[in-house]
Amino acid sequence: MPELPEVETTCRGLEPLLTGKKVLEVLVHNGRLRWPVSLELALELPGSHIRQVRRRAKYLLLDTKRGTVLIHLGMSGSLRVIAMDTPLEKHDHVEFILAGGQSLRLRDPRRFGAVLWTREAPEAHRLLCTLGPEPLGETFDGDYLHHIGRQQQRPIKSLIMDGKVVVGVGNIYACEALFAAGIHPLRAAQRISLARYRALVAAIREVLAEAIKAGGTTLRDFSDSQGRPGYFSQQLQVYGRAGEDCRRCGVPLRRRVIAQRGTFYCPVCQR
DNA sequence: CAGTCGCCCTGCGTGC
DNA sequence: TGCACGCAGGGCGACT
Repeated sequence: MPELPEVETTCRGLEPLLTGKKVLEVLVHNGRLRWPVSLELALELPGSHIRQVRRRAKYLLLDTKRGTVLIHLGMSGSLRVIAMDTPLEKHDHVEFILAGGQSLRLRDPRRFGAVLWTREAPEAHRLLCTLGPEPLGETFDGDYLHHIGRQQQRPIKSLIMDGKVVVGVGNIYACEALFAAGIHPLRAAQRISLARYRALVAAIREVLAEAIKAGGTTLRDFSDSQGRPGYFSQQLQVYGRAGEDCRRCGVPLRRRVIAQRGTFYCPVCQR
């Protein structure tokens, strides 16, 4: 489910609801997420105030005086703030009880998500310290990506989905950005010119920014911190449209698997 | 070393 | 209506 725009949408929604709030208690209803939810979280977080809510890659960070909560939504996770007496639903695995009677709940049917607790600077955490630049940040540009890709034989789609190269470009937006840039997803990274890398980076930024504006993409089950869906799915040009006509040239779009992910593209517009 | 692949889960859409 | 099957937005870590 959530790619960067969905996490950003969630982050922006949570920020005013959580900043400055005191956490009274952490209730772990099912701690078997991607990594087990640690006992230390429930022991050390309560009593602290949330100083800041931010995002790094697809991780949400809740900073407190004693440490930081790292939350990853995996494929099916969502977070919302609701009255603490609202009945729990089936996949509400972790909740943070807040002073004032509200609760932050993580729902994650597939349990690919994670809730981690770290006392060190979160940027130094082993899961964050190897991550590449933010796609909407200033250091991510065509020259950077061209430099990284110049000796790599792997398909360009694999390159832009590699979190060590650039974070937050998931399957949907990788497909969409490659279409917008007119680059075939299987093209070897080393066989793309600097000019085309510049176009690709512009496309990645554009697609992500537009998706954030639309509140993310709801394919099945994404909802933001208030439970609202995103509307970017209406703007998708290729993702999920195999067999349908390309909106640019009219030829049927194709689907094939690249690095184990369904990949959608136009065989004419993308070279 | 770069790059591929399996796998952690549940739910939903499709086709018989 | 029921069931089996394939597929799903992520990404670590084992493996070649």
